Amino acid sequence: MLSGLTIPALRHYDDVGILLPAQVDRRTGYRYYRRDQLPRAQLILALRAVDLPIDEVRDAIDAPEVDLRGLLLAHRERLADQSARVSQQLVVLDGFIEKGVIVPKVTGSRIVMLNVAVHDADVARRFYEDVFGASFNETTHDGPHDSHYEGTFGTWPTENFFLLQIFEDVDRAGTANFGFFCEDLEETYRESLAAGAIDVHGPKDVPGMPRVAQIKDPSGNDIGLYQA
Amino acid sequence: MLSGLTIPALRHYDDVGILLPAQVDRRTGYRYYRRDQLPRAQLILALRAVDLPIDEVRDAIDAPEVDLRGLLLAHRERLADQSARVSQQLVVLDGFIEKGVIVPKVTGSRIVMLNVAVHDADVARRFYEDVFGASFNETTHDGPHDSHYEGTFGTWPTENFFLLQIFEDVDRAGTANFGFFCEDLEETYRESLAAGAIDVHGPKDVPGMPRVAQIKDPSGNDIGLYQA
DNA sequence: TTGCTCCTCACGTCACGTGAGGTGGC
DNA sequence: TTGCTCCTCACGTCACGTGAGGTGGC
Repeated sequence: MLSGLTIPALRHYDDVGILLPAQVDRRTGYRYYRRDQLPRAQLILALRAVDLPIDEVRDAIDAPEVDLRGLLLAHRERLADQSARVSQQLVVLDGFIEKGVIVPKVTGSRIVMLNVAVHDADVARRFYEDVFGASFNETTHDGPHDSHYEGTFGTWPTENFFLLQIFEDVDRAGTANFGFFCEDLEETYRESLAAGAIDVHGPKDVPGMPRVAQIKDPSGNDIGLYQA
Repeated sequence: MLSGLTIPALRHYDDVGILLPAQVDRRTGYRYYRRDQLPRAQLILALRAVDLPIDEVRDAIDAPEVDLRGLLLAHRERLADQSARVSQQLVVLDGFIEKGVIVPKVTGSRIVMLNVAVHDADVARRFYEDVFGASFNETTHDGPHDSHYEGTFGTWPTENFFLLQIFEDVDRAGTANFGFFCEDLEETYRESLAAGAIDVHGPKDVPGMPRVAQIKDPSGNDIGLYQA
């Protein structure tokens, strides 16, 4: 159909009563829908696409007394939990793949895109590979800059982000500054220096934050290292 | 048990044959395990904790001919896909919560922490709030810098990241450069200029990428705007 | 008359969790 | 003898997808 729903899905929605055919042929059993049922069908499709359970889809579209926003927020929380769980599993699984045994925990949250400018791509590539286990694939991209490496940490895509933070510092305006969670802060800190990082300060505890060290990469980008 | 496994799970693993009791009392049916079965039990627990299917757990621990690393990498890919899916769903659901209707698509993947240095925190705060709908809460953090705003987009935590990219550009080394997906690229571009952004180039199509515009924020940070 | 579509059951999915009803061991 | 533990089925989970077997419509 134009609705995007499959026939088994339409039958199922008939069975559970959230989308009844406008008319059913008594002889053949054929289900017929009217064009004005399309919005409802598409709404169901949209809500199911974000995995809202059918019972809640029913409430969302038929029960005028339910708190729609609250229902969606509750579902949002479930999805967020699931997302965190899967991210965790990825981290743990990566540990298995590298070694073959058990591994620790990590935290995380936020998202954007980040470009880091460096003086020498090969130096930078080696730096990020050595220190953070990033894996880069060389590409000549026709974006705003001629050539660059696209890279990931761990391995594939998807991991955890922290926060976008804005701080006031006239001298450093326009300077890239980002952070990594480390399984072993001391070790990563040492490795980073060995790989050519500029030392800012070694691991220390600050109230209300994970244990942190500060370095600059060989091109001068500020990097915070956080104990996971 | 010390294994961390529940009794129903132990029974299930007996049924499916991945962890047989060392001995079963014929009269009572009681299952007894030996201490040397613990490593195996814990391995199963660990692999199940990352959602490796039982059939593959069996292969992983009993089939010497299987490519263990390949099996785990294949599973990693499934988890990564799932993670991407759920992240997507969160973005879409956030759209529903704000409005109540259907919403577009976005892409995404990677994670870190990002600090952006600016000349004036209040100007920057207004800029990011106006243009990207970020919400900031003022904090005086005792991190490497005296005061800053911590902010999020959309709503809660968790969204989509793109990639860490390294490009070679001596002149721009050390400069922050990041991007946003926009529901309506033209509109966001216009809003950004109105909010004080420096124009680099307006929306245009480049092969192999989403439609993109380039601006600088009031402090000179490079920002790419991408059509979602 | 030959395809093609849609129909109606009914089973399968995946790994356990949860009773119901019953029984040895301290 | 009273609890407590573990046992054995067997059903429930969640939203459809997938046959098996059969039948109207062009």
